[in-house]
Amino acid sequence: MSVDVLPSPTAAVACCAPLVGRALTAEEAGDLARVLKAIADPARLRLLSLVAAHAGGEACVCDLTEPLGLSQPTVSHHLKVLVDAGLLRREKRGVWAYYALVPGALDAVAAVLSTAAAPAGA
Amino acid sequence: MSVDVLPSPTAAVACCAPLVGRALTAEEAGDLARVLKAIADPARLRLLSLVAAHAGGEACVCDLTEPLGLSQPTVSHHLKVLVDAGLLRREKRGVWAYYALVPGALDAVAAVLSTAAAPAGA
DNA sequence: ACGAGAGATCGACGGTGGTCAATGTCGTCT
DNA sequence: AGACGACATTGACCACCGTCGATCTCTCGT
Repeated sequence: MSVDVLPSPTAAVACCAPLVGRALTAEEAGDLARVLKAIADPARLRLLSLVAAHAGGEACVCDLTEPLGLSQPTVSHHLKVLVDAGLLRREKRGVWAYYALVPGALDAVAAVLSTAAAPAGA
Repeated sequence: MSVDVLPSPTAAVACCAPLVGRALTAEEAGDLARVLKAIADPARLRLLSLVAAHAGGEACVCDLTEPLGLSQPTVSHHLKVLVDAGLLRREKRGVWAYYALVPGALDAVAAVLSTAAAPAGA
């Protein structure tokens, strides 16, 4: 019922919580789980992959509906989830809405899951 | 010995599917999503963290129930999910069941999500 | 101004998942 | 042998999620 506004993207939290090495607090686990739930879906994984593989690193909804085999509202819904999770960026140009990966967002999640120390490249 | 490393189905798939760089097939996305769903839960994330942080790298159910604040059946359920996903290993010694991280399992997932080329992988 | 098309939102429906209480199973101790 | 304790399993309940059709909003072209 309430408008779920997330002032700070969840990806920001994910960047500083090593899964192994120390016990996660309930809050840390909740934040990380929120991002993981966003990508723990076949359709959304394929969306991320399709967007990344598309020419220019961005794609509009019309480019994504057909290869996924899902309806346009469903695709829009999944894209919204990914945007809310801080993994995709939405840019509207004219009639079309272009989606692109947020640089470093996926790597941040990967760094949390990695048991080895993440390289200082972040 | 007890090194009967059964071919963890999901983890094996996860090690060879770069999310970015090319479009995922529906099957690849499904397999990857299955592993991600296993860890996309606050309780299970904390379980992984608790097990990893525990002395000896392993912990029994009795060690995990209290810090999580969940009932024993619920903890057992979550542990089973993690074992089925190939992320945890279960070893029963006497009355107690000890759980430990499967080496490299989390790193494999991290490697798939990472946009950069994974070291020593693929 | 009007129509057409892209995309977001809404409402509804079925499936899935997390949780617990109760119970079952197995090993241990007396 | 019997009792007890650790853990797994079952069944049920409730919330959430993925999906679609229908509809709305907005922009562009005519």
